[in-house]
Amino acid sequence: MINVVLKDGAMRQVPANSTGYELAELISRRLAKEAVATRINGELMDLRTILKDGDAVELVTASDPEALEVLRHSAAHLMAHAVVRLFPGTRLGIGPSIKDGFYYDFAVAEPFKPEDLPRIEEEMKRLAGEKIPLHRHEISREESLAFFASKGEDFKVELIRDLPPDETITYYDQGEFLDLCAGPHLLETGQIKVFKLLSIAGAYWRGDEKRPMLQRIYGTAFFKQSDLDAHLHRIEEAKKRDHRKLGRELDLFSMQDEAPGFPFYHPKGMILRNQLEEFWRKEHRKAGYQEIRTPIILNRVLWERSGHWDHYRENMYFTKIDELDYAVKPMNCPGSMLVYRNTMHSYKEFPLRYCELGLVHRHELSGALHGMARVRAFTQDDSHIFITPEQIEDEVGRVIALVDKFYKVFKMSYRVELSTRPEGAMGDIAVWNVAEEALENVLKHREIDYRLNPGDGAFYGPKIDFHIEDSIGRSWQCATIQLDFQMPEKFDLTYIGEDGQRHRPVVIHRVLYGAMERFIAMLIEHYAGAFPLWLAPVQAVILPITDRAREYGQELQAQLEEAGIRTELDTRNEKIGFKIREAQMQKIPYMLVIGDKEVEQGLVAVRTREGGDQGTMDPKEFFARLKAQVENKE
RNA sequence: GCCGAUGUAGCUCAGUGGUAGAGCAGCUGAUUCGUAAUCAGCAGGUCAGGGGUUCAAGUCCCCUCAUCGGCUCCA
Repeated sequence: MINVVLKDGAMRQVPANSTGYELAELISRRLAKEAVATRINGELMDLRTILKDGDAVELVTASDPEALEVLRHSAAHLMAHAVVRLFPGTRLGIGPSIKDGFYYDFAVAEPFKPEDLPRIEEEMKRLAGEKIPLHRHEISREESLAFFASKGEDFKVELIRDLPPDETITYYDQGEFLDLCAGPHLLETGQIKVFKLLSIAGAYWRGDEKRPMLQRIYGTAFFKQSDLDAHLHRIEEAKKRDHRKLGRELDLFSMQDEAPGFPFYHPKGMILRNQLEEFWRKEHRKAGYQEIRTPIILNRVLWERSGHWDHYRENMYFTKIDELDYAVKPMNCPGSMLVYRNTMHSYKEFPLRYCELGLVHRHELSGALHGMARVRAFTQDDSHIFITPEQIEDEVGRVIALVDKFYKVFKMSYRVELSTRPEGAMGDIAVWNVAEEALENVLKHREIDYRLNPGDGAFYGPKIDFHIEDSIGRSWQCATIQLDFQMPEKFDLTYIGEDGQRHRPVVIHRVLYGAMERFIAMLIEHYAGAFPLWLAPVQAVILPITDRAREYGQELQAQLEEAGIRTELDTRNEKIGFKIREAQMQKIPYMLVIGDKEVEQGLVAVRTREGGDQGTMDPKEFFARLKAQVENKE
């Protein structure tokens, strides 16, 4: 007999060589049925793993979030098993469990067709019905290489080669299907009951466009049918929030075949954008920024100097003026540098904060374009802050606080990443290390949770990125703070220090919204088109019930516009229910229904987007309420 | 850019080789109505663009363009 420690701290005696599953059986039949995996000394393992004396053992059941990962990982294997059966000669890539599901990458002679998915699902169901047990095996590096090489599984061979030398190599079998895998897995395929294959996509081997393209199948799996149904329902609901759909329905913007990736703002989209910009200007004045504007087209020589010519050329657009080469700016920084260099500067001016709503153009891959979220022309709410090296931490901290202030106004949550030196970066590695350390320090001192994103920095410096998720969980970089020692060097920027000598400033590049276009996309999805009053393109609509209320409606509209409320008057010859329905679908915050009673009494019947009929109110009182709400950005 | 899918009226979609359709939106008229769709009529199309096969192409083939999903989650 051996002793193991359970989750609640209790000691439990079990026969030697017991597995987690056997332990579960000892505790209760129900637990044995519900157990998915064991956590042994903190590590997630198979239920078949043999327990050792003194192990801390926790039985992981379906209610544990990690259980889903195990299930989905096993579901990926089940899918691969089915694919290999249906499409002999298929070679395997990788098949992990991911957020909301799983995928598996396959090298196949012919790409999968949508009709293949139901066939594969059928085969998976058949294999699940066979309740095939999964077994883990350890294998030596040589054996595993020889084995997978003999089967022509060159992707697996590459994976094994890349494993650290001391790594234990394991594979799993389920019937005739073998796969290199670290596990853990379920006991047998019959435990995979609720799953669905969702989509097919091409995916480069290891995400590298120079490597072969594999065929990826995405799917998802759950323990309960109701969970899968809920998940599919959520996906449907999320599609309704898609900014591309709402942008059209609410008439905010459009994309045209004549200008792929270059958005067209419609009047209502423009109101939204102008509100964001107005708020931005006000906050920037308060925070000590000075607004500038620099040209969109600048001479090639400038871009050679800034390093963009060498590091960013593929993403730039070019033109000729009087036989000279010019480039359309992909970034605002060089322009800002020229403004700085135009006059002498003293340390007393620092931090010197220029800000600019700068329209930039970047050639993005055609396949990467995505509504307003990834476009080829966008306005960055940019800023270039000139500081002394000593001011770095303090000023980066101020910018982080400003980012947070902005995102709180919209009640948007974000994830922070620290992106470090990319390949082919400009400048000295030692300088990079200093810059990366400085950013890391700020994050640590402010106790901000962040994820490291190695190699994803700008070519001139490391950055702190703020990511926002869209309606279907895709993550988009919005705000970013970048530290730059390179541009000041390239542009020979100086300031006069306390000692009367010339010194080199440090530059912080930063955006808060990121790009107006992308931020608007995120806002639309965040609010599902139902903007708070201060942003709503139409804030109130007056709905006369009959023509008799028309004149009163016009008076009201004049008064509302006078009070600064964006108002429409719907005088169409339609029934009130119809007008309300349309206003509701346009997600207009306030509807003012006026009929004979209101005209007579000089009142308005207020209906809100969220709360329905609110009863009648004095117009003055209503105006005050709206003004207060706009003021508070509620 | 690459892999796959899609492209028919402003929008959502039907139309599997034989005379281009529906609903909504639009326009016109009637209706003057109390909190999410009043009724009737009219108009609306180079079936993304180009080329080909065929007696005949929205439909089959090829090219181009655009859009959508994916190409980050490491056995």
